[in-house]
Amino acid sequence: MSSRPPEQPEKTLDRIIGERRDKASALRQGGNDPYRNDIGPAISLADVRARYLPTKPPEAPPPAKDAPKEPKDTTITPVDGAPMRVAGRVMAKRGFGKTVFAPIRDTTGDLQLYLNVDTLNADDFANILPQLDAGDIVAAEGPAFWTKRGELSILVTRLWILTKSLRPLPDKWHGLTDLEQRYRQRYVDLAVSPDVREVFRKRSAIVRGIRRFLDARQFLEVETPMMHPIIGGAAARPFVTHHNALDMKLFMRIAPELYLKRLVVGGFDRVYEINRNFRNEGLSRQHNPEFTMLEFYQAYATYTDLMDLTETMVGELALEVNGSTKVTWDGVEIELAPGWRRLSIRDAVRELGGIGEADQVFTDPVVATLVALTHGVPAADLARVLLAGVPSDQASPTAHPEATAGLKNADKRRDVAQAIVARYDSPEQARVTAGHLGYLLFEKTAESKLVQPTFLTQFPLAVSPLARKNDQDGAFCDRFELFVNGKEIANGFSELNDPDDQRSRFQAQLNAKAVGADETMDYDEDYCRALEVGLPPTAGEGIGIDRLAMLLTGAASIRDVILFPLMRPE
RNA sequence: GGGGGCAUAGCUCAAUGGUAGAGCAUCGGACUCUUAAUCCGCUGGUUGAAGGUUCGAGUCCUUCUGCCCCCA
Repeated sequence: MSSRPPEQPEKTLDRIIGERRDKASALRQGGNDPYRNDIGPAISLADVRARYLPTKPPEAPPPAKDAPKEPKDTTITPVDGAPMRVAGRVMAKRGFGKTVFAPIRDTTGDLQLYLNVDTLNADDFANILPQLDAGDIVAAEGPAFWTKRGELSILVTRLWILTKSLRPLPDKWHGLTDLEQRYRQRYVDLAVSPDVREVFRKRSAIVRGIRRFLDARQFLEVETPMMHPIIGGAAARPFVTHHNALDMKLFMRIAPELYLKRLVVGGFDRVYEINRNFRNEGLSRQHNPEFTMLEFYQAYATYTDLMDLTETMVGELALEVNGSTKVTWDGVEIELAPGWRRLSIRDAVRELGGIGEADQVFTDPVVATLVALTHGVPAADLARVLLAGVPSDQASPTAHPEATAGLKNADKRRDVAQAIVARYDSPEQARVTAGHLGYLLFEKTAESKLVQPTFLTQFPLAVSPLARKNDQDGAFCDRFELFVNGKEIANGFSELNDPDDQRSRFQAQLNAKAVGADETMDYDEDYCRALEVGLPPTAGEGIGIDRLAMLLTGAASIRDVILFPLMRPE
């Protein structure tokens, strides 16, 4: 039967595929297309279970291991004799000579097929069953019955192989454990691992729940460009592409923010978009270059309104998806019931970072530098931030390592820091630098300690080029970020709608870019024109859907909630 | 970008520098209530790739590729 010469040794996989191809040929010769599309299921496996669950007979005690074998009783009594047709992938094939058990799986669940010489159509028993392998997609017809072991099964009278599978499924007990294979061959991972299917069902439910939540509050879902002529809306490096017909450079969007706010200018008071962003950055457990972001904007609202909205929404989603506001994420128990802590970034640095000079580090770059060094922040990081404030014509190419070396010397630190700051062309620049340094200190000393959901508020202006200044202290913005288990989940703020202020913020971005900063925005003149038309007082927020899905499914890696995470080619 | 770890049969994993193995799957046989079925038997390998050390390399060294973790 085999068409392959035995003297040619084959790899196991090649041999298995060859054998399965032979079975497909045998099916064809018997007039059965191994890839037919004329038989469908009439009822899902979950529906079969639901229909017959009430008829489940009382549990029979399992026979003792050394008990004498029961006399053979081959009679089978269907529950009601009603035949039904089901379809799914064969997950295993257990043969007993004249009987075969074959559990199958469809999108709703698993159910066992019972294929017996006395009840299965004789042609099917002779011609189809021998060609059947685990992995094949089949349809089967027959009434339901309960086995002696209490397993609901289909007493199959007709069997069709709809799709002949040529490749073996992984070990049914262990499944796929190799992460690389799971990500590259997600189809196999999903086919054999119900818990992986469950994660992505939850992710889908999360997105659906968000839409329902926002729709119910009169938010309008919109779609804005994913290909941008300029960089804007976030601090990140973009992917660059090119439009041939227009001979135009385009950037894959890093955020939809500036387009969504144009829509609020246009009178859509509440808008949201759920779509992909692209950031040209490294990969990690928290980062995939393309990721899904929810952004929403609400006119006549403030950032505190959005904090309220966020904890309500996430709390509801947790209940909807998990039935509980408690979730264990990466081994840490998180309570998501609303009423989350709200903590200013200065208080976070003081309380969690243990930095007594918390107020000064956001205003005085020299103090911030000295504090940072005593808290273990690398001198190179500090030098980079400090030198970003030096006008480009004065920042020599060698300044960076020299500054780093100077900052490493405990006796010279203050002098070096003061010397650098003295070269700033304005007092304003000192504030900007201090803002960056304070934020750096937060990241290094406090961020990882925000375990239970916490809104971090009052961000330095320097790191918030699109947020509204705080009315009491113009060095800070009415902005928050949501942290859970040390990870940023959301970012929101009262929107800056003063066009002149916005123009100066864009100009500051250009200045930073001119001295080497690579994660900056372009000057968006049209956006300023829109602000001149008038953006109503508005608050906006972005929530990382992938991270939210991680939180609500307990996933440690973003790759576990992205169906096809980016991989190098095999 | 730097550091560490991993890569062996289709799957899950073994193998002091000394004959590459097991379980499952496949294939053949037995078996009419199994569910990680059981029992008997047989297959199946360029040990990620390329060099090197050695009488001898899955194992030691170098480079490369891919993946994972930590740091930036």
